[in-house]
Amino acid sequence: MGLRIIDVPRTTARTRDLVGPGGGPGRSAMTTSTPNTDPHRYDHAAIEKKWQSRWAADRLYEARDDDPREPYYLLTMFPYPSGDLHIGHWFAMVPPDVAARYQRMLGKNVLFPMGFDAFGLPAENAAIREGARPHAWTYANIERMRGQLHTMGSSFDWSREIITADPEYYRWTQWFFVQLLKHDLAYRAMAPANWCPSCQTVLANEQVVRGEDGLGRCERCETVVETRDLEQWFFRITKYAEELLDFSSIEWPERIRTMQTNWIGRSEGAEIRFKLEAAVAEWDAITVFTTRADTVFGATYMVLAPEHPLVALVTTDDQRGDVDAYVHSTRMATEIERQSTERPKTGVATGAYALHPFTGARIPIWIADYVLASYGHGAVMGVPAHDTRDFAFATQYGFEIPVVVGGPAWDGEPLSEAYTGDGRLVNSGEFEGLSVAEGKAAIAAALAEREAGGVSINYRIRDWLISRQRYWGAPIPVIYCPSCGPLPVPEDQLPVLLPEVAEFLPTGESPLALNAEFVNVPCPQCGEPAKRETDTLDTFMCSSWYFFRYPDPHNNEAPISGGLAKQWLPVDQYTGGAEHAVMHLLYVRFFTKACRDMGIVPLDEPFLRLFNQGTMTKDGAKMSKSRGNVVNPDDWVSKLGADAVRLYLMFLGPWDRGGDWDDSSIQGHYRWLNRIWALARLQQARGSDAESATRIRRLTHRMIAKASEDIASFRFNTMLAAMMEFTNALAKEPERGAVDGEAWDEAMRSLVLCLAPSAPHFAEELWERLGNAYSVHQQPWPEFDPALISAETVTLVVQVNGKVRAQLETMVGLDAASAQAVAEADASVQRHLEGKTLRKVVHVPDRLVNFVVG
RNA sequence: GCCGGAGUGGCGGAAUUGGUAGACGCGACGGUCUCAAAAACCGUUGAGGGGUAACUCUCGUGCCGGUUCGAGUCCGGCCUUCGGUACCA
Repeated sequence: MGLRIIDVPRTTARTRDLVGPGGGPGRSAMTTSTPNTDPHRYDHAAIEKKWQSRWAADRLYEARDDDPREPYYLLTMFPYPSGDLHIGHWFAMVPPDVAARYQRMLGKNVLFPMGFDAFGLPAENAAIREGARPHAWTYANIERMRGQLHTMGSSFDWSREIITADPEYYRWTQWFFVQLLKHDLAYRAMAPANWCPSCQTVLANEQVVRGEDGLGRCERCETVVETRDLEQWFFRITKYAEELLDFSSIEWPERIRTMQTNWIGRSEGAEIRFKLEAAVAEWDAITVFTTRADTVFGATYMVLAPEHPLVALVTTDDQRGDVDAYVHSTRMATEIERQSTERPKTGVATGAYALHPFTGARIPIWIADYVLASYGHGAVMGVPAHDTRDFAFATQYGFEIPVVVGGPAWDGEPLSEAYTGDGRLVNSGEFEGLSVAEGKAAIAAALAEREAGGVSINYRIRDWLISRQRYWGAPIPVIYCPSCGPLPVPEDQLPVLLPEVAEFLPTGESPLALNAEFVNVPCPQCGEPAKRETDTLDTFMCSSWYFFRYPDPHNNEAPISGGLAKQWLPVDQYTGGAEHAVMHLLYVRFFTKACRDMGIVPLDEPFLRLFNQGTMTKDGAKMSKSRGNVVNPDDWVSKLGADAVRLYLMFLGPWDRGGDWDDSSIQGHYRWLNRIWALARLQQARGSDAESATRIRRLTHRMIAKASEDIASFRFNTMLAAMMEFTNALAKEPERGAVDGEAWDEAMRSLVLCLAPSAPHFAEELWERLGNAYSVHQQPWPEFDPALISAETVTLVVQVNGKVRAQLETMVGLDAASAQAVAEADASVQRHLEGKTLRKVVHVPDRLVNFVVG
């Protein structure tokens, strides 16, 4: 037994000198700990404080632009500075931190920045509630969270920190707006907009989520949204709809790709113009979009959305009363009841008629709220026989239901429900007998020929509404001049500073509108008195380009220089929650493509790889302030250390599945670290023992292989399990007899290296105590010897009729005959074979032998 | 309704993709140390049955069926649950 416990000096003098007097950035979260004398515990408080200071002093994690090594840009979604870093932030940020540390050990020049998404409603609401100033409130929170991020032991490069509410930052947010405006990618339009009565502002479509009751609700406050007609600024994201469907150059989770694809909602079909019997104003026809042009001969009525501009024009005097009442009632009911798919169809006739493009038949024009103004042309042709909604409507109002597609089972009788399947066209003039697919093509072609329509592609996605009637955001840099019209603020006058205002109470108009000093400004073109835009930009715009800025955060000439863009972009790995699938993650892609086309950055996609972590819950419920179940890790950090909390979060399960916070198992990780600590204090008599060396080295290299594989694919839980297993096996070595000194040292060193990304403070301390040079975080990731991970013996499982009857240690590579012989020799196996007829033997090399007997 | 993901011990979760189900951790139980407790360490721990014993048998991955020598894994049909989406013409 060649092991004894020796005492290694706690801290070297050199290190102690580098820990500054104040103790560095550990800040208030650290409790003062009594000197640790327990031999079974390591002093996490002292160690974590010490190394955090040292790393900061040494700027260990700052990425340098002139570093010749391969760049690797790893980004995790930056937080909103809500005030406290809770366990959800840890759950989101620890794994990317581990990944960043791992990539550094692989020899990459890693850019792993952090910042704050600092504009937004909570600051303003806090101001209204508590009388705080949004600016002061936000920046105090940032200060606090920055400190908490330090206690996590994160390796963010703080020299590149960005805060979206800094004028140096939003100057460029505004600049991007001006560029989009100049390239006709931003426009102002009167349009029905989603209005959140609680936030007192408009919302983009993406920011309206469907509540459990099926109603459209504000993504932030869950208030049911209303529709209002307002003049607002939009970005032309629809121009990029087609390109946004192409994910071929990026590795993103299927789930997110599907959600974006569905959101964009590409639909192939045809446009059909139905001439009005009597033209009104500039309208001589109603255009509809349909995916079923093949059924055009079955159209027996047309429906306009109640909001359709033609409604007021075509309605006959007879019908005006009913139509006005219906339009009024839809307006009142707005989204609330219209969202329900269950309720019966309603509608009224306008009294006007359209003409069928092929038969010339008179077709009544109705309005009904099942037709949405925002989709297609806000008008449909009613084909009751082959559309379930039209069938319901036609049944309700007594329209004819002529069959124009005969399915294989159709007997020529009237239908009892809509038939939407394949079949042959009937009652369809010259197109008789064609299949559905042939009919679609032939009819679209015929329509084009008659200039009555043709092939068309429609998208569900709408342009991105970016105006907000709120204070705490970047002012939209536009000036309205009575004679020159709306003009962008000249670039040399950016940023348009957000003034301190006294009144934040939302009135439906931006609080900035009350500030005369802000509003009144000379026209940049003619110099006459003009007025500033008083709305602010959607904060999703701030986060649409923030990843451009980290590579070049202090550039005063441009948002990012061409050289640095080329060096660092795109982001190699992005991580964050899936809740941003069709908001942030779609906007960023649009923004990147728009910037490419404006010649600002040379890239098609912002993020090459995306990984979405799951949600961290508490007692099965989402954590939220309103539920009062938000877990703050600070207590655990002071009790057991940041490293133990990090390990706990990583060990919970697969990262993308989330996990439930249950603090009962955290101390198991602390226990594990202490066991490693104890193992490291064992110092063997320097000796060599070939048998022990082989055994230890095999264990070591197998552990490295497993850890390498798992960390690279974000499988942190199984990586740690492999390392724990290794620790257990290593701890048993001394009991087995002589221990090989060199192999033991290699084992300890490898364990510490593999642990370094996950438990950075602990590993750094142990690395030093094992006599190695600072810093463990600058060491190469250990490599494994493939020769050592292949086993020399395997467990051969012997089954009889599929049931395990023996497990035999055998040499690797036995052939079928020898394996069978070995298996048959086993007593237990023999007992089960006795008196039976052997029908078949299945042999899987180095795995199993199965005797099939009858 | 439609599109995805997931159902494995008391709990969180493993399982090389068809080859020993339950790795690793938590908890629990028993023991060592202690005046005692905590901590730490050692052992046991899917359920049930048989044996003084070393041992041994049966069942077992949401449910029902199937394919296969062999199924947590593949196929068919359900159930539950979590996301997403919903009159999109």
